[in-house]
Formats: sequence, structure tokens, C-alpha cells
Amino acid sequence: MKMVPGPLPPIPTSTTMDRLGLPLPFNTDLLWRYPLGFPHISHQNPPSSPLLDYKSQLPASLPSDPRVWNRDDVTTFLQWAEREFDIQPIDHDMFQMNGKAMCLLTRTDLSERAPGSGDVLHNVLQILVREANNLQRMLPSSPVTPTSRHPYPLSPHSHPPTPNWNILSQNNESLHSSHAASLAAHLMAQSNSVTLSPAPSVDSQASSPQHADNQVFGHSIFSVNGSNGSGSNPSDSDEDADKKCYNGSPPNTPTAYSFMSQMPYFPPRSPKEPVSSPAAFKNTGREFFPNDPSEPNTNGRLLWDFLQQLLNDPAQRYTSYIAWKNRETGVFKIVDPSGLAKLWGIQKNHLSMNYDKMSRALRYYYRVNILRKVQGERHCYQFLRNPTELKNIKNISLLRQQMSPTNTKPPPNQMNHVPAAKPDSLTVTHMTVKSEPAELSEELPQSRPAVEYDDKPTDLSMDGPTDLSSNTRHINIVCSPDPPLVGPHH
DNA sequence: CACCCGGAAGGGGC
DNA sequence: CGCCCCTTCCGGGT
Repeated sequence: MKMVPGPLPPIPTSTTMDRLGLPLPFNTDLLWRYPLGFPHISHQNPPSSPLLDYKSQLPASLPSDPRVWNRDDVTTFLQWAEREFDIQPIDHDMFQMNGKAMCLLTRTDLSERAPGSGDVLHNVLQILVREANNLQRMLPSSPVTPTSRHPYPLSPHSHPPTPNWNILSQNNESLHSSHAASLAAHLMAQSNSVTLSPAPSVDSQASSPQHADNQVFGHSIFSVNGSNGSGSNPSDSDEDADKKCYNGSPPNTPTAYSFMSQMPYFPPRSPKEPVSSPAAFKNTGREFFPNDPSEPNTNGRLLWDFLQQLLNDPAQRYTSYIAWKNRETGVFKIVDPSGLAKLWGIQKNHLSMNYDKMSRALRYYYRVNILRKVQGERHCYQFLRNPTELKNIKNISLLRQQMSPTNTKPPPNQMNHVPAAKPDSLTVTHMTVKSEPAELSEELPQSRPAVEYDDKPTDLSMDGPTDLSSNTRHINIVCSPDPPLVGPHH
């Protein structure tokens, strides 16, 4: 991978600003993440300044954040753009969508809908979004602010962990589908919140669902490595976009670039970062979890954590990418595979990320029993451990090293779960041979209390997964000589 | 053809 | 330097 060190290199490619590094809308966040100079785009774009000015020149009736525009606003914007940039008349019928949807369009999408003007629109929108995000971020108490704790009730894990991690699944469903985008937009608009970090989930401690509270800020800083700042942005962004995925999705479906702005923000964790002031959430605010410095804090740097964060976003802003099918059982569906992969790629700064690659990473989780595939349903996976446990897993990982693998774990496949030391601990193990996974997940919601995951955990890395469920669970060991996984057959 | 599966190799961060 | 966690490729299966 390449991250570009330092400031963004100029990118050869075309459009200028697009590249601020990344795809658009997201940039905003990226900007935070990558401390480039974020506030203003200036340096990298040639045209730079002008655009900034545009913002101030927008029709007064238009909210500064294009994501909250309604259809009429979009029309107003287009008309303004036509005049302001002296571009060819735009077929407004091609933009029967709200601002949020328009912001989700990729440069390519925009170019298709507005030949000859797509780049301009894209660039302007990008800037407007970015500026809006910046403003919001600056607000002291932006919505983001946590404060509230309502989101998800925490499920007490008093009970054994297990699948039911969250109880409430609210309306996810409603969010699903096509309406997802609009609903999400709605939420955003209403809450206005926008942006900012969803739930940082867990990261550390908290875990997602449950602790939603924290969520809010959670963030930590992106992984991006911290390399300092570099923001880097690879340049490929667009290309990828073009090439792959994205379906040009209709306005309703957001594609990847979509919400970036709203992506969870995972700040880099630098060792040093102190907790910081309470006030600063923005980039700095991280911290949520008081203590645990010790923990590994993965804040979104790990794929499962990233997914949990999106899934448990209090505002449900990512349901168009990934959503729970049954939160209690941990079953979720990747609604927009390529879009989600893009988000993940952005998060990791691997802009060429695609679903194929991301799914490979997911498959690695099979062996450690973090995930399992819901057979028969495309793009559906199931978390085998609730967030809290996952969190523990982090520890486990760490422990792992120290601990000897001990237990069985011979070769790759099989294994048992061993609990490492977990606090609560469990010990457990269980394995079974399973054959089929739970496909049903939904169907068996509780049925499987936890455990059910029958699978064989292989390990690979983690040593024993603990099972989550109760602390005591049975152990089943089974060895499976076979290859791992879930898909027994195969 | 899209998904899904894992092996293999390699890279970046720690 | 080793380990972890992917990322990238890939051949194969469904």
C-alpha cells in the first residue's frame, strides 16, 4: 500500500479536486482523518480558491450543506451552477433527487447525467460538503456529541453474551431497502448531525451496540495510520470508482462515496493521544472510553470493528451499505458490497479495495470464529461474538502471544476454543462440527444462544475463541479435520 | 457471471 | 525481527 506521505501529491489525473484525495463526499472525513490541510482545499486544487468562494455565492435559499437539500434545492443549485460556471444546460430530469442523493453520485455519475458539467458539479459539491462538515465539526457541541445515551440500550450482557447482543433492533428494517438512503438522509437532516463519528464503537470497550452511548464520539482516529498525517490519498480514487463498483447508483442508492462524510471516524491512535479535552471532539476527541489505555484500541482499524461501527451507528446512516438482519443473532447483510468495500478501502487507505478483497478478509474471520457466513443468503454474515467479546478478543490476540497456543491448535483447522483470559470469562470451548451454519440465522434467533456457532473454529490466530456465550458453556470440541469453515460442503 | 472459498505470498504497523 | 491483520491474487466450486 501506498500511502502517500505528506501532502497530497498532485495528482495527475484529471479532475482536479476530486482528488483531494479521495472520493468525494468522503473527503470530508478524510480530511479530518488525514490532517492534511484540511480546512481548505487550497493546496491541492488548482482552482482552489474559487470554489471556496462559490460557497458563499450560493443562492441564499440553499442550505450550505448540500446533503440537506431537497429536490427543489437541487434544482436551484443546478440552475445556479449553470449560470455561475457557464456550463451547458443541465437536464434537470436527471437530477430528480435530493441533495444527499446527489452528493452520493460519483464524478462519473454526474458526468453521465450532466455531460460536460459533471466534473464541475462534482467539485463544487465536494467542496460544499467539505465545508459543511468542517463547520459542523467545529461546532462545539455538534450533534455528535454524545451526550445522549440513548441509542442502544445496552444489553446487559449480564447474561451471557451471545447473540443477542443488542436488543433493540429498532427499525432497521425500515431503513433497509431503497428507502435507506432517503431515510438516512432524513436522519441526517434532522439530526443534523451529520457526520461525525458514529459510534466508535467499541472500540475498545464499548462495543457497539451496547454502548451506544459512547458512540458518538468515539472515534478515534483512523487508522490511517497514523502516519502522520499524511494524508494521503492515493490517487486512484476515481479510477477505481469508475471501474468498479459503483453502480451508478441511482440517487437512492448511495454508493460508496456516499456518506463518507458520515463515516465513522477513527482517529489514529497514537499512543500519546491523551484524552483530550472534553470538548474537542473533532479530531481530537476520542476517547471515550476512559480508561483502557491498555487496550488495543482498534478503533475501526480492524475490519470487524469497522463493520460493527457501521452497523451500530446510532443514526443508522450506513444501512444502505450494511445492516443488521437480526441484531440479536448478529446476522447482518452487506447491502452494498462494493460500496462497503469502498468505505473500508478508504478507511484503510487502500482505494483499490473491492468486495472480493474485503470478503477475503471477512473469511479470515471464519477461522477465528468472529464471523461465519450465513449460507444461502448472499452477502449475509453473522457475527459470532458480540462486541464485547470482540473486544475481548482484542485482548486475546494480545494474549495470544503470551499464551501459548496451547491447546490444541495444531494445524489450522481445528481447534478449540480456548478462552484466553478473559475477564469474564469464559472458558469454553466448544466446537462442533458443524455443518451447516446457521443459516437461518434469523430463524433461530435465539435459539442459538450463543453458541451455536458451531463451527469449528479454527484458529489461526486466535487461540481460542471464547465463546461467548456464557461463561460456561459447554465445550464441544470437535475436531474438524476438515477445512475450516463453514461451508462444509464446498 | 456473481459469489464464495481458502491457499499463498506479501506488506505495513507495531 | 516476529506477529498480527489484512491485502492481493488466484484457481476452483456453486
